[in-house]
Amino acid sequence: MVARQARGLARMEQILDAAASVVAEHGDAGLTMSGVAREAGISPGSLYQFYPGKPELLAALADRYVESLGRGLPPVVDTAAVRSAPLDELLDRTLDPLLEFTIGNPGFRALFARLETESLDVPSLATLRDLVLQRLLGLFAIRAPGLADTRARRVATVAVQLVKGMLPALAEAGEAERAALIGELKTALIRYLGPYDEVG
Amino acid sequence: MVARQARGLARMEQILDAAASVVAEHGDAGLTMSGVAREAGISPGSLYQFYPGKPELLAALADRYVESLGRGLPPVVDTAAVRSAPLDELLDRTLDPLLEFTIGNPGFRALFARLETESLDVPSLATLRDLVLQRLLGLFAIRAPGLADTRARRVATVAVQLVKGMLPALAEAGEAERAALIGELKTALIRYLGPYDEVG
Amino acid sequence: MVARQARGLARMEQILDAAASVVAEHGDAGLTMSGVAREAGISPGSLYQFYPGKPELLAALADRYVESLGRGLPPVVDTAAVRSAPLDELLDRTLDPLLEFTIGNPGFRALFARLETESLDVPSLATLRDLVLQRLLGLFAIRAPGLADTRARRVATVAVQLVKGMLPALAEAGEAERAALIGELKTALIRYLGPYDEVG
Amino acid sequence: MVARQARGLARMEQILDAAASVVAEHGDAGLTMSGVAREAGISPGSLYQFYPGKPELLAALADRYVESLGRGLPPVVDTAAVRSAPLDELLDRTLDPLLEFTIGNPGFRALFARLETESLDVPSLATLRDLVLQRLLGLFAIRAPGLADTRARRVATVAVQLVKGMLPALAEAGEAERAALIGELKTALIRYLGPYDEVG
DNA sequence: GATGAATGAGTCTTCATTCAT
DNA sequence: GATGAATGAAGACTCATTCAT
Repeated sequence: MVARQARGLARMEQILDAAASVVAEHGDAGLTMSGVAREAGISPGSLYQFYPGKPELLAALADRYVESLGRGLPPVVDTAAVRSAPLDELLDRTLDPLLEFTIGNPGFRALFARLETESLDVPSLATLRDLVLQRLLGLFAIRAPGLADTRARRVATVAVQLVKGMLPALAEAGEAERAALIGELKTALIRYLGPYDEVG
Repeated sequence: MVARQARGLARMEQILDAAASVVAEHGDAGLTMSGVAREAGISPGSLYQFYPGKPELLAALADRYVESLGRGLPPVVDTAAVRSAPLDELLDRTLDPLLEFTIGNPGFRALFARLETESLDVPSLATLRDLVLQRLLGLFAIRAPGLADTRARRVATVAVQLVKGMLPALAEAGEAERAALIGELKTALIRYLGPYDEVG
Repeated sequence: MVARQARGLARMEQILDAAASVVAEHGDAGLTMSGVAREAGISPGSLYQFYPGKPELLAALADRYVESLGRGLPPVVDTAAVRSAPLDELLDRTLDPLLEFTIGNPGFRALFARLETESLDVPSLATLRDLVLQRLLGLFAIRAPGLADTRARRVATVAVQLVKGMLPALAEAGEAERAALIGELKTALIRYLGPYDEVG
Repeated sequence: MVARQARGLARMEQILDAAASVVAEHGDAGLTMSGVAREAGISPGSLYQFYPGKPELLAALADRYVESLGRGLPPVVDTAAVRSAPLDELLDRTLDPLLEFTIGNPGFRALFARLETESLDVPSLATLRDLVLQRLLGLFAIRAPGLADTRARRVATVAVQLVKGMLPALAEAGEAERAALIGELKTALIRYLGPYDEVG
């Protein structure tokens, strides 16, 4: 019974892998249940024994991405490091894993890009954005305590959207150009956020 | 026969209106020929007397948006104003019509947001992005002649993506919050671009 | 009024020309009313002022072909020539115009080929086959009076089908091969019909 | 799972049966996927689980006809029988199964008749014609070695087209008339081919 | 549990025909 | 008479979902 459940869970992961690879290759519009089944090496009917429908499958995929990304982003704790590190270092620590993850996961990108658009209603993705926002707000609370809450939220929004906006361009760019673009992005962030930072 | 043609042209506009509203509501993936026909109050067959297919209809819609937006964005000419205006004024003149248009045209937003994603191949939209980029480069050439070309292009990309990234949030926000967000966006842009500006 | 009618008739011819060229180019399955209208330089609506529907247009086209071919095939009259000419000469006189017409009129071929198939119900084409059959029977009556009627009809059928069967191959073949094939066809006919011929 | 596959194969046969009957009744142009589905008593969608599209269905139907016919036509081998049989016997052995098959399979006739016409691109049918041609050439090589190759090909073409041309008439005719027509056809063939035959 | 066949609604597109102007 | 827009019924094909085995 445990073995059975374990096997079931393994199958679910395998299905999500298949879904991810389909989304990565054909975009989220090209994701079909049969396509996923084929890629997963199972029959369409079997798919429905693990996920009750397409939206749920998509949501599960998104959930996994978010969780996986979440493991890479350590929570903000008020350590000495966070309190006193130079802004650019702090930025590196925050941004780099996020960019790496996004660039390495085209399926995630496709899903995430859809987020602000249309009918893709996947809670965890929206959650993700809010989560990143919360982290930023946490940082602000430490580094820019003078920033009022409503304003801090707007600042965080601008910062998040700037990063989000750059993701496709970063993904498309070649190795070298990507590094340069990331540099430029960080410049933008530092220039923008620096004046709010009461530490530097 | 002038009446004929006039009626035909009116129909084409009416169809584009319908398409715009469908795209606004269901996103570009939710655009179906029958949906547009229904929205326009005509039969599916009639659609094809004006647009030979779905891609062409989409392209026509995008073209209209781009053209309409283009009328609001005066070309960059090396006037005294451009040469010596304070950066924030220059920014207002450049940004405000664009934001206004985007916020007022949800269909455009839906299309434009999908731009960097796969599966939406509408030349005029890409053209639009390049056009905005070119404008920016034009401004840089005047205001920041010291900026090397490749670098200028990256800076412009970051600026464009920042604005583009903010569009959905702006559209969603209420009147007051939107104004505040726009203010914050401009702050970000000025802080980012200011150091490149050799005039201010 | 006469002028009006004359103009109407001219239009009808022009429409048939258009239909013929469409059939010749796109096959009879590719014949559409709008296609004919476009080729004829008129509007679809106008087409229906001359022909009440597609079947009627097709029938009219077939009629014209048959009539035109009929003018090239002189009736069988019991002249000395018919009575005493060598069989091969007689054959040449009968066959050559027919082959020439068919090869020169791809539209006719397309229509005629459809004859024995499916739902193309055009009386005049069936008539044509019967007409050729009648001619042959007429010749038989003169040259092979000993041939019983029922049998003569079968012989004529075989001869007609042989010719009909060869038409596509002849049309496809190049100049030289075509001549050779026609020679071979005539050989077959002469060998087949010769024994029935009481003149040679 | 053998049962599975067996059922699938049975379905495929059943679908081809339906297609055959549709083609027989409405001609190859009248073959529609929904028509076949209706005739087969299944839904349109099911069709596509067995045949990926209309051309493939048509091709499969033709393939089945050709294969089925091929089983009836023994290959030409240089046996004593082939070498020394009287021409009319040889003809009977070659022609009879072919005629029988064609007369009994109206669908095949409809497809085969359209062969020389445009718009029907089914390899196996063309193959069939070539195959029959090859058989004839094989016979000629044995019975009429003096016939030059190019000429032999023309002779075979004429013979094939004669038979092909007679098929519709044979199918339409009643029992008795058909026998008579077949007799007449054989007469024609013997008279035509006899002089080339160096055995008789 | 797994399989793959079955379904049916929905998509794009075409085309004969009609109708307002 | 002419025009071209309008119509609506097909037709090919796809896909999420269900079901018998």
